[in-house]
Formats: sequence, structure tokens, C-alpha cells
Amino acid sequence: MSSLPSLLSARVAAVTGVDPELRPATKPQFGHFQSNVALRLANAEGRRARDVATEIVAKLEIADLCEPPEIAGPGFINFRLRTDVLAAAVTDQLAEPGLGIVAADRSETVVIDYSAPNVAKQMHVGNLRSTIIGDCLHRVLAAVGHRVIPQNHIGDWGTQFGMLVEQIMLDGTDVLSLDLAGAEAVYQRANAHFKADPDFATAARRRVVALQSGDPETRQVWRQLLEISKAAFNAAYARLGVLLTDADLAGESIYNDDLAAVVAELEESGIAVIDDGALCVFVEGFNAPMIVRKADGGYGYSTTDLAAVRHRVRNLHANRIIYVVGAPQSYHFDQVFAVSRLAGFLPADVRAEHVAFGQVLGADGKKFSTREGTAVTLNTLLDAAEEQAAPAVAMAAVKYADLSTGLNKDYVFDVGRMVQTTGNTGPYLQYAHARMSQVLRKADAEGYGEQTKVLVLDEPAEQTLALLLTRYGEIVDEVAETLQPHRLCAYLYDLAGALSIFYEQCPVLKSTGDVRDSRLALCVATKRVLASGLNLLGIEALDRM
RNA sequence: GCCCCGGUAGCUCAGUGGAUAGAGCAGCAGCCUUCUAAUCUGUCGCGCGUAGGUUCGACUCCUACCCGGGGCGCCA
Repeated sequence: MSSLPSLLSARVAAVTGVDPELRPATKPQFGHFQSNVALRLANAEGRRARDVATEIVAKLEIADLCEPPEIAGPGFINFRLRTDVLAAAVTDQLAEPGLGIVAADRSETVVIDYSAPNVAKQMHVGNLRSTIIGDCLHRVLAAVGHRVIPQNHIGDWGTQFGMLVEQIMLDGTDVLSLDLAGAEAVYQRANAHFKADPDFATAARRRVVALQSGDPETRQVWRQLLEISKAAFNAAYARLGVLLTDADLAGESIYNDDLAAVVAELEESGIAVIDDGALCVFVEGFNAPMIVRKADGGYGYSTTDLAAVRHRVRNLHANRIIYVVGAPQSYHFDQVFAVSRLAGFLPADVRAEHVAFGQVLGADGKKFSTREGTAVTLNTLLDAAEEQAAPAVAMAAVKYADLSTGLNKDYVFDVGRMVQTTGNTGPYLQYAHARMSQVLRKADAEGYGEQTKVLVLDEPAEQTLALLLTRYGEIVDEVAETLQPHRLCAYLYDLAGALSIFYEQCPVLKSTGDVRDSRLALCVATKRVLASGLNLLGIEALDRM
């Protein structure tokens, strides 16, 4: 099964001998696809580009696919698909369950590490990005046939739990009576206490040891903190409609028992050396070593991340590991990957990628701080969104606002922007879908039948829509490869825009015969592709708005 | 000091080395007895941080610099 562009591309390559680099035309008057192959060849051969283009066009055998190609500008070759070919392509697409999404050549086991909220802290808008980007990548990779293993690497371990548990036991607090805001307040109090009172600090450090060595009383409090946190996380996930469940929880704590073994392997292989009392791994290209065991004998998060890589490769059999974590961690992950390669935890044929997203900044352009209370909690944002629109629409607005821009850019948090429902937004896509549902409902009521064949495609608005529809599969492929959800957003926005123009210019229910049947089939195809694409974004496709 | 990310229209952002750099928002002007006006049409507005370089061709690649943000041994 090959797509129209790849078929055409192969035909052109047969004449030119090189990849024609067929691209979607930048403007409608340039047809459907354009190639600059003549310009490149002309330069290499020292000839005039238009002459080369003329020669190529004369040799092309593509009459079964295209109108006669046109040579334009300095030597571009413009292709316009025959409308019957385009119509047939949509008909074929409609017959496929995947709507043009094709399974990857090789199905991989992909571990995606995302969301990762901290236990005993409320989720804030920063957690939102990891959660919804990860959820989208999860859906996209699964759609192209990969086995996806989500890993929610929650922050459920480390020194902060020493002070937290110590404070709770000191106060005699019943943890199960706390909500997350309450737990977070205890954490902030413990933090201040830790700084102000050396005796408390000592007790807190002892408490960390007790936690790690499995002291029953300490573990009991810790488990309760975990419990109330999980309940809150799950409530947030349900509200957002993301795929994560308790089965995907794989927090820092589960690697506790692996840490000594990981370090032992590093020592045995001679990769790790003692420096300044700490066990370090020096890797070329990094200006600081990775500390895998602190001078006091404790382990930090680097060791946990190494253990996670090792586990994901050895036990989960990952072919690809994706970390959806903020951009400030880039250096850390580069180092984790590099050390993992050295240590053999990460074989050369396993890809490891850090999907680094920019930070969410406050209105002042500064980083949000949980400690200073400037961070906006997830629930505050979602509440604000739901003041603007019904929950499903509000979630669409929030998610799309986050997914539709490039990932690596910081953004200033602006509720007004995130809950926008007009223009290039999630609700606009939902609206396009709802309109199609409405048309098809009415068609059904009129007894026009389920149309699945596009027979005529005379109007430019129909052709533009059809051409866009056929691109769906390649776009999903691109996102699976590049891990850039905003490309899918841009595509769906273009599709919805083309649909709106079609809707304005091409009456469906008032037309007759083959024209009506074809338009109905276009409506079905567009509705399905929108529904599929929205689903990949984690946005609900609505039948009415 | 070194490293990473960003700088494109008033604002928020797209932009596969290729044609006259595009969207949304905001502004202005229009279209609702016609399949949903969360739509659509028109209009105003940028020559892509700066300076060089490579190339037939640069927002895109290279070099230097400026501005903003982030990171860089025992927090996670």
C-alpha cells in the first residue's frame, strides 16, 4: 500500500534518477505537488533549469495519475493530480479502518516516561505539559502499531520524604485525613523547619535512612502519603481524559533495590571511580561527572535514572525510550544516556530520546515556584477553563493550547489564551467535527444512505479537502518519528479550515445525484479523520456543540 | 567561563535550502428567513535579533556578536 505522493515520487525518480523531493505545493495555483529537482540537477550539470525541467517532463509517464505537469518560475515542476485519481484515493482511504495510517515497518516496544508528578504535592501547570504531551505520543505510537509501555515515574522517594514523614509524626497528623493541598502545606512547613532547626534536620536525615531500610512505622506513613497522592493524580487524569492508570505507576521508589547493583556494575567495569569521596562517572563532553553514589553513601536521582534505563531495556525490552520531561533536564538526560551507553545498559540499537518541553512561566516571565506559591495548580487552570465552556470543550482548549506549539519553547502562562475557544483552537476542531455529524444526521434522516464513494470532485474546495485528507497517514507517521504533536495540530487545523470553506461553498444536502453522494462521502471521510486525529491528541470528538 | 534553548506582524506562534515569509488573536469593514456565525469574506500589519560567509537560491546551513531564559559534583 503506497500513498499517492510516494507513487508519484517513484515515477519521477525513475526519470531523474534522484529523489525528486516532492513537496505539497505552497500555493493552490502551483497545483498539488511541486518538485525542485530540475534546479538541483541543472546546477550539477551546468545547464539551464527550465531546459532540464522540460526534458524531465517529456520523459515522465504519469498520465494515469496527473494532469500534464507545468514548468514554472526558475524551473519548478508542478503536478496536479487528476480529480478521478484524487476521488479514488479518498474512496480507498474511507475503506481502510486506519484511514491511511499505516503500521510501522517494524513494531517496536516503546517506553514513554511521562507525567511524573511528585507525591504529596499538588499537580501544577508544569505537570500538565508532560502529561498531555506524553499521552498524545502514547496514542500516536500505539496507532502506528508499536507496543507502548507508559511509565509514570512519580516522585515518591528521596530526602524530602525524610522531613515530611518526620514532621507528620511529630505533629501526630492523620495522613489519610489530608488532601494534597494539606500535604503540600506540611511539606512547606517541614522545609522551613528543616532549615531553622538543626535537631529536626538531623531527625529528618535519620528518617530518610529509616525509610530506605524499610522501617515499618516510617513506611506506613509513606504509603499513606502515596495513597492520598494517587487518588488525587487519578482524579486529575480522569478529568483530563488521559490513558494513565495505576498499572503504569513506576515511581522512583521501585528502583531502590536496584541501586546498589547498578553501582556495583559500574564499579566492576571500571567506569565509575572515586573522586572527592563520591563515586563518579566521567564522560567526555560533560564538564561535570555524574555522581552515582554520594560521599555519604546515599544515591541521588542520577542513579535512579540509570536503574530505570537498565530496567526498561532488560526487563521491559524497550527498543525506544522516550522521556517527556522539561527542557532544564536536558543536560541530565544527555548524561544519563551517555553513561548508560558506556555501561551497556543502553545498547546501540535502542533509541533514547528526551522530549524536552519548555517551561511554563508566570505572567512576570519568571519560573513558577511551588515554594513561593506562585505556581498555578492544575485544578485552578481546569476550573478556569470550565468557566468558559463545557468540560469536554474546555479540556480541548487547554490541551490544544499546549500541543499546538513547538515543544522546546517556554511559554508564559496565560489562562485567557489557554481557554480560548475561537480561532486556531481545540474547540474549532471539535466544531468542525460536530458540523459534519449534524450534516450526516440530517442526511440519514432524509434517507440518503451511507455514502462511501467519492465519484465527482469538480469544485476546488472539494479538491483541496480531498487532497488534505489523503495526507493524514504521512502526518501521523511524521509525529511518530519526530515526536512533535504540533504537526498533527497544524494538519488538523488546515483540514478543519478546508472543511469550513467546503461547507460554505458546497451545499451537501441541497445537491443531488453523484454530487451529493460524493459530498456526503467527503463529509464522512473528514469527520472520521478529524475524530481519529482528535483522538490522537487526546481530545474528545463531539457530535454536537 | 562552558553548554543548551529561544529571538519571525501590536500580541501568541507556524514555517522540509526553493516561487511574492504565513496563521490565530487584537483592530477595521462585511455576511446569519440558505446543511450549526465556536464559522466565513475582505482589510491593516512583518522581510525574519545584528554583521559577515557558503549557495544558482538562506527565516532555514556556517562563523562571530547582541538580547532573553535555562543548565553545569554530592537537591530532584
